[in-house]
Amino acid sequence: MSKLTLKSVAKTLGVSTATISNAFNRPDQLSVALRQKILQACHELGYFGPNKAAQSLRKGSSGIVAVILSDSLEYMVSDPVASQFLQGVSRELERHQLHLLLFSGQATNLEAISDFVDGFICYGAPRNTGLIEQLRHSRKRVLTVDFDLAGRPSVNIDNEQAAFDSAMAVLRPKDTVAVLGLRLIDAAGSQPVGDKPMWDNQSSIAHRRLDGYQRAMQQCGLTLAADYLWHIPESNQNYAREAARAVLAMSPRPTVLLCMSDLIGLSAMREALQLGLRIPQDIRVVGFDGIEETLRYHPTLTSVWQFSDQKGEAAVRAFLNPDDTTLQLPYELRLGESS
Amino acid sequence: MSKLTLKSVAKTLGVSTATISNAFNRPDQLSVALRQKILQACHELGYFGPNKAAQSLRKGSSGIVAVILSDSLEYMVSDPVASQFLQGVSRELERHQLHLLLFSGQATNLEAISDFVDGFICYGAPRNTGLIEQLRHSRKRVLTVDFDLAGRPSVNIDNEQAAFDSAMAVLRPKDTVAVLGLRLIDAAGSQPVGDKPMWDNQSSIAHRRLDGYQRAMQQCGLTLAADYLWHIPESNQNYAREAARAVLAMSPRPTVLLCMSDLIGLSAMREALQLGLRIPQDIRVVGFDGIEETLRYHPTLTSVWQFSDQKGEAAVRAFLNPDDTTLQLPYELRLGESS
DNA sequence: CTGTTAGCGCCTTCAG
DNA sequence: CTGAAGGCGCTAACAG
Repeated sequence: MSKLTLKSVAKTLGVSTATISNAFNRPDQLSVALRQKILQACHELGYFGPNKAAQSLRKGSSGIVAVILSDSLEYMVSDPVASQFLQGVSRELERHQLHLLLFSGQATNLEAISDFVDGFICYGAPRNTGLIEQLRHSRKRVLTVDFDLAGRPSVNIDNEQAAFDSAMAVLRPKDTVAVLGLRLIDAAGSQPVGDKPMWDNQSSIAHRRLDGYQRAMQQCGLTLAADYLWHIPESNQNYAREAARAVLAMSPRPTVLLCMSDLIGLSAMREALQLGLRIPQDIRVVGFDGIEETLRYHPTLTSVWQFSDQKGEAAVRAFLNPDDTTLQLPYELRLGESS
Repeated sequence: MSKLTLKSVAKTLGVSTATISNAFNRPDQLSVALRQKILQACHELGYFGPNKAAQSLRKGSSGIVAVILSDSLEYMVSDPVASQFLQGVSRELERHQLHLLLFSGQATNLEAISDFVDGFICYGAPRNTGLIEQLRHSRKRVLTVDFDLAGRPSVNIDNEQAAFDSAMAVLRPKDTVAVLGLRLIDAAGSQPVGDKPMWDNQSSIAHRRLDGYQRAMQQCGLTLAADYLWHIPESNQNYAREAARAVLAMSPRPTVLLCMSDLIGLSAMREALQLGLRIPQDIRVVGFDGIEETLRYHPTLTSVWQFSDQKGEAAVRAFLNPDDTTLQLPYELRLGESS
């Protein structure tokens, strides 16, 4: 059983190489009958179509789009928001007959795959900042989601305004406010931000959201006391619970919790209920993202819905769209029983 | 800024294409000084090295190895055993200057990437059986782990013997035994296996382990009552807890739980303790895999340690090793406080 | 150490 | 529908 290339197959079938190529790539260039016959014969031979590497070299595109996650696969994929986004991406790519290549934001070797893909969709700023440099210089198409890269198209929501809206929905005069923030500083555990240096003011969605919260509080004549701004390193239950517990034990106890993800919001509500607090009478909670689980929980969580699956689809369309417009997606404030 | 190919770069630097190529690929072929100068110049030009797709076409290998997970990325990556395995794989690949491409066992389009990789390491039988067919016919190197594919090299442990050993370590005369098994049938929730058709007797590690348990019980003059064999669809806490609870509520209550993963074993112990049972006085528990968490838990869990990270490294070495030997890795029975 | 050359497997064009 | 030719970007072998 020798090499099985387009040329060798053409010879054994006794047709021209162009015909084999056309049978796979341009059905209109030959009769249906001949095409069927060829495809059938190839299948029996075990020839599954033109070599993709050669095809990619010749055509200049491979039909593979890399999605770069901001964090490790572990983390991203266990987060319902990220995983919804990925579903949207993969659905829309499929629609265009494109393939998805998942790439960890911790990886270092973008160059290793760069030549095999048609471009990159980056979901959140990669944890490994070296990647950002590589993306900046890449000659391939790059689309960013939830952060910006100079000169590259992006897809986002207005995090500042959304956070503002959500805060305005819960804040009352005289409230004591606590913010349970996501990745505000570069620290491993849940902890008050205090005066530690902020992570990356510019492009971080966490800071845009914080800005929105601050603006809302200002408008309500409130201020955020120093120790009431908490950093949570990852959107998972353990970290969130830890922070929620600590914040609920503070004196005076907050009457409002502004949470930068629904996972955090849910954990906070659980802790509050466990302490015997009533929601929303004793304490109000607002989340961010919009995940299904908040609808099944009681009380339901007031939150900003950003429809991550549609965001994934939009990202692919923007990626494919040749004009480099940055896309601002709509969000929706949905009131639940928690406010 | 034009195309930036090896040829164009060679021309602008005024050297031969071979020299550029050698500068990147075969340092011994030119002086250190010249090489440095060239690399430096390339960096300034923004040329990051030869195009990988062309290189792959020419050399016939890309330096990328695909790891095919048996299941979705979500599941695999949240399982400590799988993630240890992946760590081992990625460490060993790095050592050989190779790159890792993660591929979901649910995907359908192996052909899409097949031409870009040097081969496949399959960790567990892919959930999507269509992939198995494709792997069978692939002209690339294929190595299987924890299952077998006719004519392909594989890496495994002796699951039957290991299960036997672990069972023999806990069984006593007159025991009432329950088995908390992993993916024994094709069903979504935790449930007794009953007379439902078994999943895939041949290659499934779950069934090899069950065989080992059965042999041990036979040797101890015990039998496994019909409803005491449980199916758990995924090795996660929720499913495991559900099964453990049900089994512990049966009458007579089991005095031994044979668990097909440590995650299941831990959940089972938690449930037992919560019911006020004493371990090992009232009930003995044995796990499988060997994960760190069992050492931090009290009581520590008797289990089969299979050193998944080393298994990952071994898999890569076997993949790279040209002779198609199937490798049987050692395991270690470690007694804990649970038996 | 350099330059040249012949492909790796494919797609496209163009004349038949 | 065929057949031939050119080239995608690169590497390996060989002669200088």
